[in-house]
Amino acid sequence: MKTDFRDIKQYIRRRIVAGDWAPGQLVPNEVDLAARFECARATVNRAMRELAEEGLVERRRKAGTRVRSTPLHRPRFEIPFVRKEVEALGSVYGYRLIDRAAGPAPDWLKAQFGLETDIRALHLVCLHLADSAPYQIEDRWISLAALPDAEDNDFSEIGPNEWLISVVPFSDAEISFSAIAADAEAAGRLGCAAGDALFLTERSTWWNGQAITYVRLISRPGHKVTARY
Amino acid sequence: MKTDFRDIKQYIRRRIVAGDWAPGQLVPNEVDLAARFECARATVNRAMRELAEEGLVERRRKAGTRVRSTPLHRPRFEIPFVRKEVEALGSVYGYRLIDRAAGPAPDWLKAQFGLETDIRALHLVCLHLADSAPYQIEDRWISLAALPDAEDNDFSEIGPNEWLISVVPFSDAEISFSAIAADAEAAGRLGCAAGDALFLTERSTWWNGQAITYVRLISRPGHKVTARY
DNA sequence: GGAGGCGATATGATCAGACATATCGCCGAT
DNA sequence: ATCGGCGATATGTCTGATCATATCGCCTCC
Repeated sequence: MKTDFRDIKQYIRRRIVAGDWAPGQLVPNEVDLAARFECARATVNRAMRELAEEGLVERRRKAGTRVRSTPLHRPRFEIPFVRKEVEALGSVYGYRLIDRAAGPAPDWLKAQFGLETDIRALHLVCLHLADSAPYQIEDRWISLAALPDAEDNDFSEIGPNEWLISVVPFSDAEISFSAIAADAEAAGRLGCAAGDALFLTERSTWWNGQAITYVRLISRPGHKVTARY
Repeated sequence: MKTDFRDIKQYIRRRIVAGDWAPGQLVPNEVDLAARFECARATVNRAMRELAEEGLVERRRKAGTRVRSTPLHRPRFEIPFVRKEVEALGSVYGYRLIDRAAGPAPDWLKAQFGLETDIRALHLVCLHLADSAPYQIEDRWISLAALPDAEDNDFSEIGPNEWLISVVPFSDAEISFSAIAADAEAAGRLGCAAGDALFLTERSTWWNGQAITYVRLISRPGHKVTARY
């Protein structure tokens, strides 16, 4: 049995969570730990690097490695696309296009995209269903400057999110969560009362520095996103 | 100039986002890439491992490395504690204890903690202020079975979150976000109208498998959490 | 006593080689 | 034709050594 870098991680983690090594305190250096575990420094380095990545310790050249004084909490949320999400609930997924219109992008959208110039955009409103009941409203704007092909697609069968993933699978994005009150329109589409508290996910997406799409996802009442860490 | 594992990452990332290597397709193996970059396989390995960690590629022994067919989106949210959050807004942080009561844990809390046995718990309700205006309600339950010391603290000056961080800095947690309507009580405390949509953060925390605390953080209207990826 | 320079030191990264291990796909037996 | 076993192969990890680099803290000079 060789020493595994995981053993070292676990050892260090245990000493930290047990309080043997207090927050702010220096952790033994790599050479000492390597000697203690009778392994190569590279192995200790891997262990420490991952612990730093996880936010448990903080490393600085020459200064050494120390236990974070205030632990970092950076939960990672898995964001599946709607169809997967619905299917994971054991429900049958359904999709309906509500509205589709191409035209000049409104000013707020240009601002959202960080643009000065006038561009055309495709505006789509769709409804995602779980077992025929409304699950989520997708209110999306696609830049026709960046993706002219979008205009050829009528989006009556497949949702714009799945189409986009097939066209630009990898991109940069900014995502945010908030709570909004249902307006009359959203309430009608989701089958809830106006004023109900709804969970809103907003996402702006770029590809090679160019704005691609902005979407507002309004989930049915009671929606919750969860992460463990 | 030596080859940097970052160069290799960037090269692979570029080929993928440019579409040269399509989703589902096999990426050249480590030995070939090492030869191509005239570097050690360990360097390529580091690059590929990190790309896998980032969700861009998927690796399996013998099967090789392939571009993820559906890209993984796992945004990481930074969750600072309230005081830092308020100060980051440039506001003056304030704290007020509203209610404090110790007693047997209610059934729903035992269920939340995954417990069968009866335990005592400390229930705290506090208000966090930004420039003297309500910012967030903290409704917290602390297991007195796990943290008997909590009962000695009156929490009139410092919030339970900061106290907890000083006592159990490192722990496992489950966090979730949702939207709720303000009830009369919350509306009164936050100075908004009953029925307003509010952003709710819930967190359950464990230490060494033992339930420590459960908290509901109800933020003032308009609250938003954001991440980039 | 304050500023600035410099050496010691801990981490950052790479290398070439080795062995471990999961598993894909072929081939032979049924 | 189908199943099971087995070898080839790509990744997983460790080693021990070397060079690079940020930076802490002391020492000197004014």
